[in-house]
Amino acid sequence: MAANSQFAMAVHILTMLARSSEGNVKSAYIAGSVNTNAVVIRRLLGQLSNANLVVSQTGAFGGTRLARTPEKISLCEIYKAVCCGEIFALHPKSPNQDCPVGKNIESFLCNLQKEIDTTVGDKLRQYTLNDVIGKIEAGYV
Amino acid sequence: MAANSQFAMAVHILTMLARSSEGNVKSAYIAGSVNTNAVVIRRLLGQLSNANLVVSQTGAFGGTRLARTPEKISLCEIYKAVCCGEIFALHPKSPNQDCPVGKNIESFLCNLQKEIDTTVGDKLRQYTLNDVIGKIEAGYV
DNA sequence: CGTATTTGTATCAAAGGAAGTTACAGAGCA
DNA sequence: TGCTCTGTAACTTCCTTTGATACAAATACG
Repeated sequence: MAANSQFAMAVHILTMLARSSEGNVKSAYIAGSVNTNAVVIRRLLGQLSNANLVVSQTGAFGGTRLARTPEKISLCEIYKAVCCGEIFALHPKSPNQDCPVGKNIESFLCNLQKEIDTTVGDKLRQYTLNDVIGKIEAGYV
Repeated sequence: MAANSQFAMAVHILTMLARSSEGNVKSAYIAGSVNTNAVVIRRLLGQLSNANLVVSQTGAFGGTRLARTPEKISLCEIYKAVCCGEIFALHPKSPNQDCPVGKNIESFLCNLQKEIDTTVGDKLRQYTLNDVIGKIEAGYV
């Protein structure tokens, strides 16, 4: 299926918010940097808001800001906030239950999937939004 | 995301081959267990063959068998053999290069992607096809 | 109070990729 | 020669993600 770039965009969005010292940032402004539609940004901001990573305000002079300082936001939290895909998908159609392999392989793969997800989470927990900003500002190559 | 089930099907296929002591296994037989079309299986077998994990024979009484014993095939090798998706996709459209964040975020994310891929590879290297068979035969739950 | 601005969300269209299917050439055995 | 099986091309179908339009609700300000 189509790969999704929600995590990539979410990191981008939060980096924009983190770098804006002054109050609320508008979705249209972020969309200009991400190079997409403002609605796409607002959809992601909705997920980030549910995860308590950002706070939004409607109305004139509204917009969004970080709910915490950047050093308190890990990439793992961002990863979990947007429903990112798994590293691999399970069988598209349920395998043949009359075959010993078909009967048991799904639960094996499902557990493996979870194990990998934990590993990835641990890795992402090593980085905070602050680290991202540092690299961006250093002209990361 | 990375939402294709090629890795899942590849593990299934190789497990079937590993459990079949006697010679060549036909793609149609594997397809019956995976519950898909034989061509889908043959496509994957092609990738596994390129990675030197299996050997195929055309012609009557042809089929496929493992190129090595199951304890010498790690899940990492399988993962690399099938072009599995990344854990997250980069921006669908290139971000705004006039914005310092837009200009640098892609290379940051790309490096992060590689780092995660390495982490996942390390994790998968811990398991061999033999471990999978063991769990399947134990009636894994 | 009325106007302008911005978010939140619903809905639809467009694009892209994976899986399923059909078809057939080529290989190999009896 | 005839049968069986792989390898591969081509096409369809389905599903997900992204992009786009529209509008109600919220809020600041004169």
